[in-house]
Amino acid sequence: MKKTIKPTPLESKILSVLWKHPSSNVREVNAALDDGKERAYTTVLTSLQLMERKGLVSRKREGVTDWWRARVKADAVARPMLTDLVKRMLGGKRGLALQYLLEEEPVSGEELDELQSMIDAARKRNQ
Amino acid sequence: MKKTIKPTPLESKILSVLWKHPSSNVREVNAALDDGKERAYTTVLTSLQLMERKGLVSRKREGVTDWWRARVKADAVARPMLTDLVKRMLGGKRGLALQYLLEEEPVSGEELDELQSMIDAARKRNQ
DNA sequence: CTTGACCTACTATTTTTATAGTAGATAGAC
DNA sequence: GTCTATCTACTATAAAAATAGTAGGTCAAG
Repeated sequence: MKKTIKPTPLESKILSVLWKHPSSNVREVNAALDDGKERAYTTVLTSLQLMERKGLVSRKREGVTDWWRARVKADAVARPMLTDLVKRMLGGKRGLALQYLLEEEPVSGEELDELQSMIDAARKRNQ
Repeated sequence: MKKTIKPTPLESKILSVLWKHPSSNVREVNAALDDGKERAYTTVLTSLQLMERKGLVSRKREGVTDWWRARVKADAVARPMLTDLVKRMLGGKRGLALQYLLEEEPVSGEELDELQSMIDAARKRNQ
């Protein structure tokens, strides 16, 4: 039974950065954290070091600098968080979740087609 | 500018309970917390009291017992959490989110129809 | 060489979150 | 009335998360 990865809020943000910019150094990670919050260099460094112990990230030395990368996939982290959120906060109503997501921001035609095909696939599964 | 509600993990769970069972007493809330975790009665009580200060819940005395209810709507809390999660952890890919949700558990026919209508609505909006 | 910029390790502190004990009030059972 | 269940208030503590300082290393510029 592999246990679910449960990053803290800051860790989630750091992971997001590393998913978007694989292999970053501390400075870059700190810069890419886009919540309007100033953090000391060492704050981010320390957090990364803790995350390393938890197996969330790894690093590779190059000269004097560590280059960090995520060791967990976005899927593995996001999926349980997402389903948990929908189950718990929305009583499992996936339709509601989709509604929120669609209302948030306009959807392109292709994106709609993609969503459509998800549904068609599920429908096929049902038969 | 109304600031976003950001409950802690335990607070989220308590809110979920209160959304499902509006007006509960402490004992009921504690019992309904379904993560396999034992908590002292007073733990939940204290958390509720803190949540009250934050405006997340309110209570109404009846005899010697307080009956608690959520003061924030599920929408208001879940929506930003959801969109933030998808934006941050999935790079905004709503299709991916839907995929995860659909794979999690079989979808009933009605639910599929509901999802379908969401998409149709979005499509209509696009024109 | 020496200085300064930049980097990590280690440690400490603060803040937030979660936990629960204790005291005291109330109401129903008997 | 007295006992016992049950409830809240208040307080304390523990655990987790976030923050950042300090020391010391490396390297390139001058």
